[in-house]
Amino acid sequence: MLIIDQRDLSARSPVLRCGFWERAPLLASTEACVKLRGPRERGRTLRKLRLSLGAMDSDASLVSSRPSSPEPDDLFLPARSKGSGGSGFTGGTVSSSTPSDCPPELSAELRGAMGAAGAHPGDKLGGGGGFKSSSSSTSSSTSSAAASSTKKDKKQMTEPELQQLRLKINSRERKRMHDLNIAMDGLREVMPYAHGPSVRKLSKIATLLLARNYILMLTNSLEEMKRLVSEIYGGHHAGFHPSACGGLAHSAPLPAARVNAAPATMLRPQRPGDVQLGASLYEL
DNA sequence: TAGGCCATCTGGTCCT
DNA sequence: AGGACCAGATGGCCTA
Repeated sequence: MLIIDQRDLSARSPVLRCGFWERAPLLASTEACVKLRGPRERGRTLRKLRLSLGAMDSDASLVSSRPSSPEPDDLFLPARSKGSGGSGFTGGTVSSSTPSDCPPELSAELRGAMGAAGAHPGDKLGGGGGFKSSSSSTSSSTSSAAASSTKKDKKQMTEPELQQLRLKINSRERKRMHDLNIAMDGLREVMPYAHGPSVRKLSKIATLLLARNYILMLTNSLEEMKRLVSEIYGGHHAGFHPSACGGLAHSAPLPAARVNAAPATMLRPQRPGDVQLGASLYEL
């Protein structure tokens, strides 16, 4: 159940070998980690395994990459909150990844057209699942009535129109992801770890987990500060208001050295629901 | 070379 | 209806 291995993170970035990561318990719920790590990596791992075993043919009896296949790892997948959302999980009607069961002629045509013209200046040509022989494409043929009605409308569109629509949607999605990455970079900037050209930047998952950690630590720090203040003033200082310290969490980030000097009491898991990511990681 | 991380495409679903 | 959001799929790049 070990998802994030601090040793792995530390190995990737020398900066992470000391300081905050070493001391702070990386708190995260197991569910969140399963979700964040997700089936993608597992699926990729399995695919790579199959590739290495030369088992990419139709023999999926041993290890199947089909989302609907009862892979042992899938047992850890949280149930999707949205009905039959997503792709490939609806009734096991997903196809294999062989080109033969690829999809609707529409997609094939789009492939040809976009492959020839180049989808977008910024596109990674050939990359991505762009022109995949996807399970989702197949599953779309069994989609809901609402979706089918939309498809009816789309079927009435001409090829260039569909192509334009696809490009537009793709562009929007790219922009959305870029914005997300910008926000992620902004989060990295305020994280208490060394920044620099020679330092590998935190991965997204590491950034999120570190951010959570950091917030918890600051919260605890604030609580402790309030407790100390109340002890010092013996409760006479009614004028003291938590908001006086509240700005702390929103002010400039603590320097790494300062964070690293935080009392150990602030670095332990603080909530019952918190799960340390593997005892092997954070045995302090 | 395996595994981790990422960008991108894509279809489905939800929301305004 | 259109856009936002989500998650699966896929291939590229990088590192140990």
